[in-house]
Amino acid sequence: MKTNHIANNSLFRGLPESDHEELARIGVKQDFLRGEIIFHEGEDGAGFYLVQSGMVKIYKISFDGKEQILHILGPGEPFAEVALFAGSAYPANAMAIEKSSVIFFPRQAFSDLISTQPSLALNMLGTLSLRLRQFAHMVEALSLKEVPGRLAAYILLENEKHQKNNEIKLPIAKSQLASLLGTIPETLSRILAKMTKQGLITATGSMISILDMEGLQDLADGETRLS
Amino acid sequence: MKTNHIANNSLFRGLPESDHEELARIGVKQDFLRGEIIFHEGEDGAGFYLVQSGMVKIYKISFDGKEQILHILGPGEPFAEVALFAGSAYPANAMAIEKSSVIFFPRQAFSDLISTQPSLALNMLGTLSLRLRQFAHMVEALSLKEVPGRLAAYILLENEKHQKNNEIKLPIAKSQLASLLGTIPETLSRILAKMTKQGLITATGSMISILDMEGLQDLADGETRLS
DNA sequence: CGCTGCGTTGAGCTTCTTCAACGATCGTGG
DNA sequence: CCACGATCGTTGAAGAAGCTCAACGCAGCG
Repeated sequence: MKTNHIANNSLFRGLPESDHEELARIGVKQDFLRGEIIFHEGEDGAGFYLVQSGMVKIYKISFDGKEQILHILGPGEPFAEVALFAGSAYPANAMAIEKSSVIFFPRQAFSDLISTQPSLALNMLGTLSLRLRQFAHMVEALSLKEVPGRLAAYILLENEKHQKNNEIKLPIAKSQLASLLGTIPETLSRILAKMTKQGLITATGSMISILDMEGLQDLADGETRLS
Repeated sequence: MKTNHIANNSLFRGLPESDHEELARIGVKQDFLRGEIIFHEGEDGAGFYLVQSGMVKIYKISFDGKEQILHILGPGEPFAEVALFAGSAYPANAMAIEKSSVIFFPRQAFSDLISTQPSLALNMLGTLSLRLRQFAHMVEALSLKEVPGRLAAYILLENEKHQKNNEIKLPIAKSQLASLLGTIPETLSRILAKMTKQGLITATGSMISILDMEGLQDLADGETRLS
């Protein structure tokens, strides 16, 4: 049921039931297969989206074809909200990285609702602020830390999120992770190998076990090199 | 007059006069000398700011002391709005890079106002979205482009902003610019020298003249190397 | 006049990317 | 059910880009 997905979302929390129904009414479910494009950078932003199931990546492509992932979004997370408020064009590309369902909210209908519902506007301010904070963190990471540091930070973050006795399963392919960390698969592979050799982690397939939490922490803080 | 600065701001545009007065009432003017800290990362965010005059930088510092500038803000631009909505701690440092006056809006008073004024909330959504878009651009630039490309993009952007027959005056010190571009002064200096030698620009002090617009454009797009 | 901050230049080195080849895995069609 | 191809991941060698460290010139200012 679409209404459920809408009610259980931080964006829409605290809104009256009538608004949830209204939202469910204006939202359109769309399905995408792995690899399908949801929208391209520069396209006219006709509205914004909410991930219902699956996984979506937001990314940019440079002239020479290298990709940088800006976000990876899972169920319950909204994307392309920016197109609603700042200009009309989508600022990046969106692709389903696995079979996914998303709910599309057309611009006009939604923005009508928002301008009469302060609490909805406040919720959106909250999510946008959070997004902004993540970006600030990302800029910092990209410019200040070397790749091993970024990877260490990622591993620790992922570990915090799921808390399963210091063992994490990468939610995305390694090549995708490389792009998220602002590097390329080869480099990522080498660094994983190095970390393993130094006894920081063990990596088999998409499972990573943390052996030396402190060592990783030092890397993430830039106190240590992975010589 | 404080009210003027408030009225002429995109954040507050379209609000009734009474709100402008209300804002002027809750806003507190603060003055800072060049180099003075406005707030530190991690400090409890008691409110947000608006630059009245001067110039403010938002930046992060890594463990080993390297700084990355996230924003440079001039008159009329707000900062630290994020602290209002997402958590209470400031996510970065703020410093006046020249003698500056800012208006400080305490958290509670402002957020009371916002929750009853949809148009104010909408304006804030607009500026936050814009900020997000800039960040997306920055992440792209940092990860995809090499330093010459970033510098070229910066020069062209600055030129667009002021449009003075292809001649720009750097608004910030070169060491600051280096940090903004995610590099260090030495590298910036070398690249400026290279660009000059290749006939793309001439640089004397803080003045830069553009000689080969196309060449710069190609660099910014990553189509060219500065061998 | 000397100090301090900023910018520049050089040399050496680390890190990352590029290019190429190869191995593993998985889904599909024969 | 096997074989094939595609995608993904790994590894090696070579090169480029940027960083560190160090020295120096220059300007502004007390």
